[in-house]
Amino acid sequence: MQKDTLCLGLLSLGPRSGYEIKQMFEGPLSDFYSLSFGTIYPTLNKLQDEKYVSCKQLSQSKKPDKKVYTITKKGKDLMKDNLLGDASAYIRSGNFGDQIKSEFFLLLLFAKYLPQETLDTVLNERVLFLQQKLEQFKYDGPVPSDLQALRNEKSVAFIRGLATTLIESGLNYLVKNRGKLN
Amino acid sequence: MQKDTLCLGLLSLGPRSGYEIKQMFEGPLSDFYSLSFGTIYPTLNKLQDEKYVSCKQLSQSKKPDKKVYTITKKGKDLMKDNLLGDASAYIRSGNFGDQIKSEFFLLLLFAKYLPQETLDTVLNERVLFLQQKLEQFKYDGPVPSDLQALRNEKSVAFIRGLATTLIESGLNYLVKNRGKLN
DNA sequence: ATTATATATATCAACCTGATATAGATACCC
DNA sequence: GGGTATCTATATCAGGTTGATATATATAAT
Repeated sequence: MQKDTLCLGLLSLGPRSGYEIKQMFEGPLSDFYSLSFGTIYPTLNKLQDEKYVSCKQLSQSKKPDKKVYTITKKGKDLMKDNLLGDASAYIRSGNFGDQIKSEFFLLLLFAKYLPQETLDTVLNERVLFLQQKLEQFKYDGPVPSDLQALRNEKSVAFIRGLATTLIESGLNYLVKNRGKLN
Repeated sequence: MQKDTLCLGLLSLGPRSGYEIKQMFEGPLSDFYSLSFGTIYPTLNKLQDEKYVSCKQLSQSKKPDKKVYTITKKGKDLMKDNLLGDASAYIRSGNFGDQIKSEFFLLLLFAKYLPQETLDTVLNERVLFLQQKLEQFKYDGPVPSDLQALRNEKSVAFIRGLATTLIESGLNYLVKNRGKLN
């Protein structure tokens, strides 16, 4: 997905600074996508130059100033056009669409070169890690209001449910079949 | 995963040319990882310079010459060292480890900006696509001998099983819950 | 003969990341 | 007070990767 479309999409959920967009990628979006500052800031500048977003400099007490970007009508139109135009390409992408780029899968592919003990440790830690991820996705208690706003999106609820299902079945498979790697 | 470790890993499964390594990423590995020629060829040259692989120029009838690379003892040692050293880092990677980088998930996140009709089409095509993927992973009939050699690896069988499980549960979720996106 | 396709190697502009720099502000500890 | 650490916030850049393109040989089809 083009980075400008993605930034516009996130800004369509509410006005944000570049730093706050990065925080979304570190937090609620961390399992699905990420962008670095080196992409976010230049993209926002370009979007502002071309009037797809507007920008307000905000001085905050107790924190440095920040630049808050708001998507414009022109920006929303571009975003919708781009999503519509590229939708068919995204069907074959990600999580058993195009590609996972999973380094864990690669490690398993070469499992026979690891000492038995190391492989056991790796699999134990993977199970623990996935159990934590699962709890994290299932957690439905109180969260900061900005995160709650995200959760109220139908699409986010759908994706969380899908993620939960995938982690659960992957975890079950791992626990039941890990013996086959020996 | 470092690209040299990955290339060494693939060469540990048998001698290959750069073109044939690329074919693995286009074929059996396409769901898990990929590398471009712009990475593969320079990596192989570097590995050869440092004696981690040896190289034989092969003239073929009916095809252009090719350079077949074979992993050396020194190369196998490096590969094992690297795998062992980085194993713990890979535990949190990929497929609900670190990140999926799924553009399909991003598209769903912005589903509300798509016309209803487009969203329906997208979901229909995604279902078809996943069904094809599933058949492809389940297919157990005759395949070319080099692919069969891969399939005989325990690790490959394990990963194929995991992939099948994940696609199946993701597909079921999509079919049962797609109505929640409207 | 011309077009298309497959094998095979190689290079490069454009893009992206991870690291680093800079800076304001709070907090803790000795 | 001074030192250290941490968080917020923006910005830049070397180095690595991709997708496209170039080059070449050979087969097959129209």
